[in-house]
Amino acid sequence: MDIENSKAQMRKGILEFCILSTLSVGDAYASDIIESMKSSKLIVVEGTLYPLLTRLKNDGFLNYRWEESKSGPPRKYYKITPIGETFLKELETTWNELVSAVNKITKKNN
Amino acid sequence: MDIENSKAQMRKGILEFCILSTLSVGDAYASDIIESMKSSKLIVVEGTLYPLLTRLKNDGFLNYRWEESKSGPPRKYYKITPIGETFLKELETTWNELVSAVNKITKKNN
DNA sequence: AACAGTACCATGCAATACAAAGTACTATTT
DNA sequence: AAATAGTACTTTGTATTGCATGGTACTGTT
Repeated sequence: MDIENSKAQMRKGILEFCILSTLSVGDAYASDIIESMKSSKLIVVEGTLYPLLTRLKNDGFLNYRWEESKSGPPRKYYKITPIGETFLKELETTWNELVSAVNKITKKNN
Repeated sequence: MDIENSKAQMRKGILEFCILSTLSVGDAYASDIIESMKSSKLIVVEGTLYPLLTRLKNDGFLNYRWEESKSGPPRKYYKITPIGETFLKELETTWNELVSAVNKITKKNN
């Protein structure tokens, strides 16, 4: 049980929340999302992101369209669906409750 | 992918943080910890807590002593070790960074 | 002595993030 | 046009975690 592993474990379950949030601002393809997260100090790699996008799509939270690129193969641009927006709101609530609970527990020393 | 599962996944990795935090305030045995968490709206069950305590003890972050009880079998009172305190500080940093990153990503709509 | 209550422990499962390797398409270089 | 580099997407296997479930052991009461 080292700190690196703990970091990884703490991230569990928040990525779908972050992905939906990012897409609720505007459509994007995988590399856009990775860049967006990286700029907020949340590193995600392809092997993590692609399966997640597929799962979110299969659950109806996202859909996608192919779009040509000037500098490489075509890209899958993902778009959040109305059902995805609803789910996102629930995730927000869950996240806020969790942060609130953790703060309550860990700030008792003050 | 339902909301209940997402809730469960978001909790992953924060329990050890909460346990160490709770014990840094004062020694406690399992039921104390469960009560403490429950009062902060973070439900933990025995099947989760006991293995976690054992793992934290095996890693040197906790130790315990047996203590008699007036109303039942003896209890294992856990105490955080100096190494545990150090690890707790690292977990605090990790948690704060994570919350900060998620906020940055999910509050872009404002 | 039998029972209920409390406390601790062990086993098996589902879900996730990630590493690693692979496939496919495009543009550039030779 | 063939080979190469770069971009984008996909698949497979692994370690870790939270939890449900069932079980063990000890105490006090009836």
